[in-house]
Amino acid sequence: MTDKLTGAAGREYVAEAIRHALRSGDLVPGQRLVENDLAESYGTTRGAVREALQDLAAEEILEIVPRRGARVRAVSVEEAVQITECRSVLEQLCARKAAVRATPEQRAELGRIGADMRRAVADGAWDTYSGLNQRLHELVIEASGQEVARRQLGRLNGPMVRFQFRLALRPGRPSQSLPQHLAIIEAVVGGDAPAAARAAEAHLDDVIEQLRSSAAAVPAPAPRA
Amino acid sequence: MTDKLTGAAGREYVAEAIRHALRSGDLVPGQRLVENDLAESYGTTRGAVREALQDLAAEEILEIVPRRGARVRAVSVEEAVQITECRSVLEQLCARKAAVRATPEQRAELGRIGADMRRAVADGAWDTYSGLNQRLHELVIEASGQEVARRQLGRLNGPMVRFQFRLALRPGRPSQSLPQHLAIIEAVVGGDAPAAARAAEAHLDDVIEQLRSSAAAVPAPAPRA
DNA sequence: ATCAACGAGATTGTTGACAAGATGTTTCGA
DNA sequence: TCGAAACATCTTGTCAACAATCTCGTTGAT
Repeated sequence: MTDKLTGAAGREYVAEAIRHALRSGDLVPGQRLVENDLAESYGTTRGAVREALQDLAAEEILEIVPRRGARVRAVSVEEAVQITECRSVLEQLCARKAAVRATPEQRAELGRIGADMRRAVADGAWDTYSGLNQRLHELVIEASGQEVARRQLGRLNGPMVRFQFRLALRPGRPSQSLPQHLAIIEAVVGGDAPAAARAAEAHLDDVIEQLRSSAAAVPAPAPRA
Repeated sequence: MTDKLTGAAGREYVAEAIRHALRSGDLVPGQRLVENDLAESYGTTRGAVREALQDLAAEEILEIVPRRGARVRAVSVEEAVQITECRSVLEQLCARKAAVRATPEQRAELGRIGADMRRAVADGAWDTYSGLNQRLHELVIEASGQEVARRQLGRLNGPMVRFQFRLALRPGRPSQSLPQHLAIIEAVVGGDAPAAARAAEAHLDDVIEQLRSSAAAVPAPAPRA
């Protein structure tokens, strides 16, 4: 690990490191990212850092102002709602297609995920539930065969890390979202496309409501001028 | 014009030049883009070209393979259909919101666009119609206030230039799409959100059908290994 | 005490040269 | 005549130094 990660290797390494720092709260919105500092602390060159920052800006995780450097983008609650609205329609599309196109193996795995989710909620295993949640969404997207929507959804998730963090902490959230997830699973497994779309919509409408009600609780950090 | 466009200035200039070359058919899918050649022909430095290529790759217009350079991405009919499916759900979202949120001025302009479209089709003014078409879609998105969807749709359009070109040339296309556009306008102006979504869906379903039926007519250019 | 101009230090932007790798061609052997 | 290895050329990747610009603390005047 003492080797210096150079060039293209460092590029993805730095990008991932910053994403992780953001997820774990080590970086907060508005914070400046100085190329030299990052290069030194991650053991790469400034060139690699620069390209990583460009990538993250393309994902809308950072914001780069010419001659002033990169900062962590502050996502307002309103924007988080808009992002979730877009996610909603794209996931409805995927759910509809998945209900028709999923392979028997995928339907079987969906069933297993549902059973595991019930158990995780009953046991209070929040981490497990969170992982299953992510796996469920991924599997529905994969089963839909909609590569384009998959990429779009991936992009959409980038700036949301902060809010996912916030929502997951709300007490009672898992038991509220569990039936919604089970409804999605049931519709997809049963091959009922319209029901799958409706279930996905209902779930994401609920997420939007949660986002809105969290607005008062935790105001968005002020983006420093 | 004899000045050398350097750095950040050249970056956007080169990117736009390549986009234009793609629209006008000067660049075809699979074609290699050599950094030095581009730098020389556009009068910039290789660095600027390099960053422009990165941008275009992020827009999925180009494909960059390490150590092998950039080539124009070949978009299959299947992928064009998937792109249009995503556009469909996102534009439905925008249409629904626009029906509710559009300002009186925006509704008035939509009305004017509709009238102009009728006239353009009646006069056989295809270029005018094409411009109005684009303006209509933009205005609906703008009126929706959905900035996130706007960005997503912008990204989605990048790789589609080739197909837009192909579809617009089909005889009888304008008179087929005109009523669909008018239906969208009527629903948005009238504030009928569900009807606006249905009209947008119907329009894009038709585009998808056109794409599919164009598959046989013009096979995708083979991406050279 | 407040404000504006100044300047030192910090930070990003740009360039040109060099290194590493890929491509295509020529030559040699079967 | 065909195929494979060696070579020359072309192309991209990387780096380090330099230049341009911005930030922020200091100074001085009102």
